[in-house]
Amino acid sequence: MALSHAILAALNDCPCSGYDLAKRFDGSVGFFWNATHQQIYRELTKLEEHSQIDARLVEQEHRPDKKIYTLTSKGEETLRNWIETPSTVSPLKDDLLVKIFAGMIVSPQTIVAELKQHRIQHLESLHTYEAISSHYFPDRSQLTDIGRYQYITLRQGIRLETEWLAWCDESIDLLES
Amino acid sequence: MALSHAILAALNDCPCSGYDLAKRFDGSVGFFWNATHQQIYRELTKLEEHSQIDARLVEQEHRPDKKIYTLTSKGEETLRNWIETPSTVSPLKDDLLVKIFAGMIVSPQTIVAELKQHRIQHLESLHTYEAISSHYFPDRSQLTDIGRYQYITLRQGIRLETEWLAWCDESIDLLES
DNA sequence: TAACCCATGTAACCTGTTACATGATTAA
DNA sequence: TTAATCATGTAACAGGTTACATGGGTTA
Repeated sequence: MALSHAILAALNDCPCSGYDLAKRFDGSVGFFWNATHQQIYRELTKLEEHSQIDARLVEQEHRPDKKIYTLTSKGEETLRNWIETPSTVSPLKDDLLVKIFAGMIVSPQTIVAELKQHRIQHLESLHTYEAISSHYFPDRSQLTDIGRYQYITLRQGIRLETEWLAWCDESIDLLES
Repeated sequence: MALSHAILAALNDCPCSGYDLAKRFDGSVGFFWNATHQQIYRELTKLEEHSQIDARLVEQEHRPDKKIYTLTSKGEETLRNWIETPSTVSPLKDDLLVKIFAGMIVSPQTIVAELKQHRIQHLESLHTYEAISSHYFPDRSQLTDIGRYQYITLRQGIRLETEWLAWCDESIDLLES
């Protein structure tokens, strides 16, 4: 039930529509969880059936009506229970590492080219996270009680991207030498 | 088709049985991909049907017979094609980051306790990878052409675990202050 | 004698992906 | 006028999880 928890967490942070959720899962929240709009709509229907969330229809001019979802107290309780249940470290699933594990069956240039492409992607993500960080958390010593939590997740975004970048560089060097 | 590629990559490294694969996906190869034995057996059946792998029945004394799977040339070709097709960075999916994102609805001690547990898990993984590294790659300057690839993936295992550890420490400090 | 390891499998279910579908509004 | 954005959905399929099942061998 992990997608449902991620949706509850996102709606707890800020009530929104399925469409908005899909965008958020493609941006900031998407750093640690992702889902397509189809998954999201299916899950929202289920969560509403189980009274974990409430929908409020918002009529709009010049664009389609939308349903804004909010956590019910039952939904918040579910989220709290899940957070309080200890979990093990989430497993990694990474295509690039699988490719490199079998990298000897292609040319070294193929792997180096792929590493260079990934390097660019990580650099872009890093810039995004750093921009968010300096915009929302310009002063680390002034964090609010609530802000601390988002700051911690953002920090790991920055840390991991920095880490992947350094590893790309190190690996490119090793394969080019 | 990502599980099938991970299986082809593992069998390319070393032919083995479904049971062995399950253990490997729970150990070294499991650092970058994981799968249950049920998934693996299902996928092996499919891969054999599509002539990507060959099975050789090995009779054993005092224990059940086993089927050792090896890549066919078609399977190697599939693996090579997949590696040569550029891919985007694999998305992260992490329960702990979702929990912390909504961390303000539980007590700070709950989150700190969870971080401390995860810290222990990352430390254990780090020790495992470092032991593998000093056993198989004691001298970085003496890497073989083939060894380089496994070394690169192992390096990222060590790097990422070190990173998660540092983040756990930083986050615990921030929440306890 | 109980629990665990070796080795393989079936069945049911849940989660995730891809393609298709609608229809108005807005920006290039 | 073409493409993109807003907003929601169905259908089919692939991938992943959990429970159940078998049966001999080994270790505590």
